[in-house]
Amino acid sequence: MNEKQFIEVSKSLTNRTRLKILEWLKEPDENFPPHPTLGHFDFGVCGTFIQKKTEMSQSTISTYLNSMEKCELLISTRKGKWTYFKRNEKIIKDYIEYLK
Amino acid sequence: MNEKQFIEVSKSLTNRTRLKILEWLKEPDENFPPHPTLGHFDFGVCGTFIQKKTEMSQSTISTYLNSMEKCELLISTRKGKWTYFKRNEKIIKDYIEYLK
DNA sequence: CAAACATATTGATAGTTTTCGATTTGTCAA
DNA sequence: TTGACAAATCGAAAACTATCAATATGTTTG
Repeated sequence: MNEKQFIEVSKSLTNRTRLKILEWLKEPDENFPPHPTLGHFDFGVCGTFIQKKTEMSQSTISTYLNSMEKCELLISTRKGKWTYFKRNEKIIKDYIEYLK
Repeated sequence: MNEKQFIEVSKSLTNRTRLKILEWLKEPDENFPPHPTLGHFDFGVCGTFIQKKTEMSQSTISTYLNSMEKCELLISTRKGKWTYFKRNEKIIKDYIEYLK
């Protein structure tokens, strides 16, 4: 991880809602209903589910999720019309290493 | 560490100059001249030294140092007319724990 | 006490982030 | 191929952050 990426990750961590999303994605099965079609969380949770839980607007959460993906805190996978998001544990580790 | 403090620490970590200050304070003797009166870095480094090294204005660095102290990333000690700043290793550990 | 130096505060401007509603684009399934 | 749903983008207003020069406040020392 370089300084630029570290700063972008730090920016993601300055907002309550984005932190909540990261927490929820740690335990998808405890925080979200089972997915109707997929039946598992191997790719994470789809954007709509996350947005519903935040009670913020669709555009705001889309912006959040995309910025978190851009700095690599999240990994996204498109499956048909849904986009799934999951935590990128590696980047969190790298961030901690850099901070140390 | 609670969410509020975590967010404030994250904010401190979103700026290149503040990151540099944290790095420099990790090895004061390698990054700053020996202090004329004190002769050691047990309380950290005085504000003027830090400001000189950044090449930013005194008021900006004063604001930075104070905000970093407020969120407890730094510990400050006033000795006469100087204020010394050092890293608060405990808060950095707590921050990492929270993030995990 | 006054001069000199360190630090904090103030007030201002420029830039960035937050957040939304509206619109657009992508994808599926009837 | 159209209707419905998911996601991304756009444009705008409000809030917040960065940064400075100028000024004020503390503190030491001659």
